[in-house]
Amino acid sequence: MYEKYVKILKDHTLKITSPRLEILKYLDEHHTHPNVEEIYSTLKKKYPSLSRTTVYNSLEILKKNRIVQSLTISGSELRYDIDERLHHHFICTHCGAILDISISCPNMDKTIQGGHRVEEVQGYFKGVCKKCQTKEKGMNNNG
Amino acid sequence: MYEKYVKILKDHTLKITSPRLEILKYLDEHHTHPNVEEIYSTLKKKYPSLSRTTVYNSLEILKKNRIVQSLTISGSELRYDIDERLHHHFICTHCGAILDISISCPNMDKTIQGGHRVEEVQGYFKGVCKKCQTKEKGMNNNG
DNA sequence: TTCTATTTTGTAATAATTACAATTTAGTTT
DNA sequence: AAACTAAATTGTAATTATTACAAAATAGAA
Repeated sequence: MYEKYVKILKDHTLKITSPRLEILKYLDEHHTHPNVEEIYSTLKKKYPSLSRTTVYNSLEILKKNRIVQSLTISGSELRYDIDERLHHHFICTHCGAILDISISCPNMDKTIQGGHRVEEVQGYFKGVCKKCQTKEKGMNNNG
Repeated sequence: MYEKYVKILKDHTLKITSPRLEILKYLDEHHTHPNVEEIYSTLKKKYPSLSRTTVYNSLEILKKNRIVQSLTISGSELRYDIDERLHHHFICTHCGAILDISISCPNMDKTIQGGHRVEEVQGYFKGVCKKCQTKEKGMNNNG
């Protein structure tokens, strides 16, 4: 059940610990780009000794090893994602949902720009998602 | 001296106030993508009655009017910029500097993606800037 | 089984931002 | 020019996300 995550940690010569396995599993099963609080409060139920600081620490070490990535898209908190093939993100300013945007962009290949060494590329799109637009329409029709 | 900023505010039917004029002038003269604290502490010297909350409020209203834009690139604080023609940003993980990146990208035109209404596009590049790379080399040579 | 560096844990601190109520003021009306 | 009012400014007090730190626990090596 956790073999997949054990392997990921082993491949990066990281120690196999419960918090790390649980966090990896959570991110792998929930591609909603959760924040620390969501990860913490969900896992805390199954694993009561879990500490919030451990979630912060674990995510940090997973990030350093490029296993997960953090998104600064919301502006108030970091959101986390299993680091898959390069893709961009859309955040809905109405409901807060963060959605994957799979478009190609010539700049996504981390090309060096003006002598700067680019190690990470993030494309953020902000607006109103399809669902929330539908809700808006409904509200107008009723009013 | 402030005519330019008075005009900007008038064009958006915003009240002409000292904090707004000072903040606009500061952003226009410092394209370093400052955070609230930098804007506040600098302006506080010339304008001692200025409140930090006012800086937050003013930036918020300037942002709503699309006069300035906020960047979530740093992950710990918002950085502000006079909203010029669309461009991207690079942040140096060594020195923290945020630099403009003027590259074209087919996705920058706020095209609707999968039915979502896109109102804002931000391209963030993270890595080590040219200057810091030079410093790194110097340090290795000396060590 | 022992050992040790690493990790986890909990609490306390820090930093950015927001809430809110009182005071002031820009711009309008008289 | 004086009065008026909605909006803006101000200061303080919360709130929220994150980091610092030290003690206890533990993974993996010896």
